[in-house]
Amino acid sequence: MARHTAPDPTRRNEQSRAAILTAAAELVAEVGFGKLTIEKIAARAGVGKQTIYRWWPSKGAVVFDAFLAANRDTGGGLDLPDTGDLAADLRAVLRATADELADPAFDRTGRALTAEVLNDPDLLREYRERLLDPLLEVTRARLRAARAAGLIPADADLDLAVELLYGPMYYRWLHGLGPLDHAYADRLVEATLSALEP
Amino acid sequence: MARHTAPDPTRRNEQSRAAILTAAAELVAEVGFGKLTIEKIAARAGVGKQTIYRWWPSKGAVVFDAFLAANRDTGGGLDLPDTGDLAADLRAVLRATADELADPAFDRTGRALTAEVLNDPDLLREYRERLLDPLLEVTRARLRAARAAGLIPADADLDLAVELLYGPMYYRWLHGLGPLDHAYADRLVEATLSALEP
DNA sequence: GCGTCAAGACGATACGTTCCGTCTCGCCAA
DNA sequence: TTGGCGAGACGGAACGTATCGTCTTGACGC
Repeated sequence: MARHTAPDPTRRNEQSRAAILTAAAELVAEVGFGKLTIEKIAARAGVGKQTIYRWWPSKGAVVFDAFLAANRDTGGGLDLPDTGDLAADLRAVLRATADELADPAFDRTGRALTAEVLNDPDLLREYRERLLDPLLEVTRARLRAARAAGLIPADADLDLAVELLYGPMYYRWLHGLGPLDHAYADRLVEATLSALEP
Repeated sequence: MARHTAPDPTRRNEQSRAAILTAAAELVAEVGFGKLTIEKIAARAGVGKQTIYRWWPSKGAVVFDAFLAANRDTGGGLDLPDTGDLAADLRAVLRATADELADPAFDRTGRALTAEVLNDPDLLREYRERLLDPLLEVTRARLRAARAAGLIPADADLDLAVELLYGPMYYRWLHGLGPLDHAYADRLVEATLSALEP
């Protein structure tokens, strides 16, 4: 029988929570998501299985939270400065994204997370709300400012623009189509800005 | 103990093979990849488990083969005509891709397959060799012809061009960022061709 | 031709193992 | 005193392997 009452968050053990997320992050990088088990996470974290089941609904949710926690530590990269030079600002964020995707440590966890998110609508929604939409929105906001300043056409499609920036890089990353370096990031920015002109 | 000798393909039962692939395709659409089991496939196909384990190394490989078999039936869409009108030809293939991705029946299987491919390097290699690379190459070839005809600049980066065409659509599909209709396909073609100009 | 026979794929299923998700213990802190 | 905690027992599901007996196939001897 499932529990009748929700657990009390104020009594939650922070050490256990952190240990679980750390163990999950380590294990997903070591054995991959498919061979990752709740029991292994509990064992490495020195934690009872029930403590995991009490706070997370699925293995995917644990790994997702671990990913979020790790990304929060690195700042999340959700600041897109406005120096006035639109191309330079976009290059900065695209280069940072490329660096992240090219990092082998990120690669395995990122792929595992992506695979889960694709097949779990709840997880996808949470992924969009907490990671993807904020990233796209700050990018869109930067483009909107440039549009207001007359640097790009007034009728530019900003939704399409952000997809032109991130879509190809994501595509290249997932399929291993080519190197993810700064030159590639720069070319994407150049191509996108060129596409926005009529 | 694992088998020491490879099975003899000439003695393979074609009915069993087809029944397994059909059952796998049906089940992945019904219950999703995560809840799909080899035992369920064997039961529905009216086949012994060992017959599956004899010919496929993993659940992912079975689903992948099922996907390939189904796609071969529909022709695979690997013909990109050259009518002389580059934009029209690209719109045709992008629209067809959008229709496919927007099809709910394709969506679930496609996501399941993508998730598997992302985390299995062997599967990714086979996916690229048998599906992705041929698609990208016919597109690249069409662009190459246009470049030779002087319709696009001589220094156009064709690898980047195909990523600009397919990457954003794939990105939008996986993350559910917006509708995958013909208008979107047309805008992608327009943006890509515009980006190729200096 | 034709009977014989070994090889091997097949459906079926038993087996030990792993992991699932639930539960029930004391233990301990709020 | 309440409720989260570590630990682990529990029944169930699916794993992947190992054999069954059956059936088809191809090689060989006559």
